[in-house]
Amino acid sequence: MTIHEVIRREIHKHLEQYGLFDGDIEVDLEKPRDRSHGDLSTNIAMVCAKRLSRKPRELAGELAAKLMFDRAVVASVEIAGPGFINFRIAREHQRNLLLELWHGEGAIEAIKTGGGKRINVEYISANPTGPLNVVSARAGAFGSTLVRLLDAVGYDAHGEYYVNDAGRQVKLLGASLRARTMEMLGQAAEFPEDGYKGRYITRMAEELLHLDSKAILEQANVFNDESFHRVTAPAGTADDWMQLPEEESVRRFSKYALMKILTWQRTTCRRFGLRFDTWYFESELHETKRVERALEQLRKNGHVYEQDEATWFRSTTFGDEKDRVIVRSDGIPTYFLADVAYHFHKFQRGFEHAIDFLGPDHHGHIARMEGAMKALGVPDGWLEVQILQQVNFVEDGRPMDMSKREGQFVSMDALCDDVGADVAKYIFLTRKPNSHLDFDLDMAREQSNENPVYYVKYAHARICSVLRKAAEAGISVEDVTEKGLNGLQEEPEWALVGELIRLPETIADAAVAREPHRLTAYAHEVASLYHYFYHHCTILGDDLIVTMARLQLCQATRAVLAHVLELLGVEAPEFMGEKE
RNA sequence: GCGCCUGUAGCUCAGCUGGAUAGAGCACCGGACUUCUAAUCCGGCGGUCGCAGGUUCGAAUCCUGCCAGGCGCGCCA
Repeated sequence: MTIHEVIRREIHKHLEQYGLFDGDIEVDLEKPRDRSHGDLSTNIAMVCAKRLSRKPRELAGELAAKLMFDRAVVASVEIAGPGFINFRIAREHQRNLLLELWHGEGAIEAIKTGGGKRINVEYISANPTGPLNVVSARAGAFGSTLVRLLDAVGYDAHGEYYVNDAGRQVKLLGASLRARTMEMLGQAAEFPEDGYKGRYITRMAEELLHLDSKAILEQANVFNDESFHRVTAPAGTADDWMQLPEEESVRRFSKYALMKILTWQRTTCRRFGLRFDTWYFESELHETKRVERALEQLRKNGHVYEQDEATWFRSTTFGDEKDRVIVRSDGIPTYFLADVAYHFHKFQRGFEHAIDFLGPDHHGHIARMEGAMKALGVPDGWLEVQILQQVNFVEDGRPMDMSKREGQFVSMDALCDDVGADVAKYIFLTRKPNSHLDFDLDMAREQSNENPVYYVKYAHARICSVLRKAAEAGISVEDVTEKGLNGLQEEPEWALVGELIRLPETIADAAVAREPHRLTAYAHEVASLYHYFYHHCTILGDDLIVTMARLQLCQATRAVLAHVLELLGVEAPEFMGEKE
């Protein structure tokens, strides 16, 4: 039984004397903002005051006097302010919680309520038509952290990348590359309208002209894992491809460009610390006839009709504002239908829940997709859509155009070059998903050395340094023990302990709310309390008992920081060089 | 016009699901290294929480209406 439950139960017991029963009224316990108000606080007296026609503070005093606790768990009960009842957790109990945490028992186990349920988290879905941009960076930071959070609370989370390689854009990409290549050879080439004008295409063409057929084939060798079995190199050389009839020629160039860009995208993801369990290719949906089968299923369930030579999904049945075309009048299925097939396949693959991360420009898709899932018999609530607001990049005081087609966008790689992956991730992860973020690149560059992430990293490195120093002096502290923690006496020490034991609930809250930014806030708080402790308490002192106690506290703090940083996908360094 | 999101310190953002004196980082000012790493610590400056009503013991937080900004409302993806 957690301390929250102990306190709640005791309060409920006494509330019954006032005719208020469990289920009738809820006892909220929260951590007071001001530490001097104790460790936990409830407003129950104020909530009940009116119903009982009593003065809140008087009722609080009366109730508080009746509460009986094991002094080894709840050390004190006080009333304060307009009628709060504040509780102080006994140090002995805090110590026990920290020991449990250290051993990976207790609350950190109790939050694993997922029951091994398989959850699919699709957090990047991109056209393979250019380098990944910073929109994917934010999604990547969020998604990868959410996957780790879900695992931490007992789910079997699965990170997925959806490659939109089937549409017209890939053809357009190939045509763009072909045109650039021909231009380079001085041949007349018409650059496609709406083609991709980015410089990366020109550079790709340049490189391509220097490759013989063997070198081209070898480029595909980087894709040796199962997810990428579909990505292969086209046979021949650029010269060969240009001799072919246009359609086939474009196809070769597309195949090549796709391979190159996926190589970049995957490299970028790795650099950013993103690991995907699956890269799912849209083209596979078409080849395996899943798109057709999804259509048949929808039709069978009576949600499809023909009009104006097109095929429509009656999404209005499910609350969408209008019906949607799923097969165009030219016979080509829409992107939406493929997406329906994709999500249906996710369901068929055995995921009990699916989370999609979408940009705000796609929020209109939610209703129709949810409708389609319902139409296919997928349970309500199976699909969860998280909207991640747009990031506006600002440089020289003005917002940057993010159009990929025009080739002017901030790439994820450029972001890593500028500020580093850890800094970028941390900045994204201090914001909640709904925030419309203005990312000032100039400031980020300047601050990259003066950033909150270093505050946390430094705390970790500092602990490692102290532990090294202790080892040099012949004091080695590997474990955290009951006896050791009993040597803690000072207020800064216990403030730190009090924060460390909040790790499990912080993880659970962040996972449930899908709000990874709670982790960065927590990490900052722990780091802050450690720095405070460090300055007020000499760790390596003359009193061996105190020294041992403080070293153990260091060990525990280091473990907590490392744990949180790992969840955030940020490196926890053992050394930190001098700044500048 | 309709829908989604947002509006908190000079800037970028938190505010733990309605609590006590609204916080952090950056910027600015002033202190602390002969010491376990000063990428730190201590102090200061700075806010009609967009505006106006409402709900109640209590509102940055919930409701309504305005104002401002972002995004969306294709047989594009």
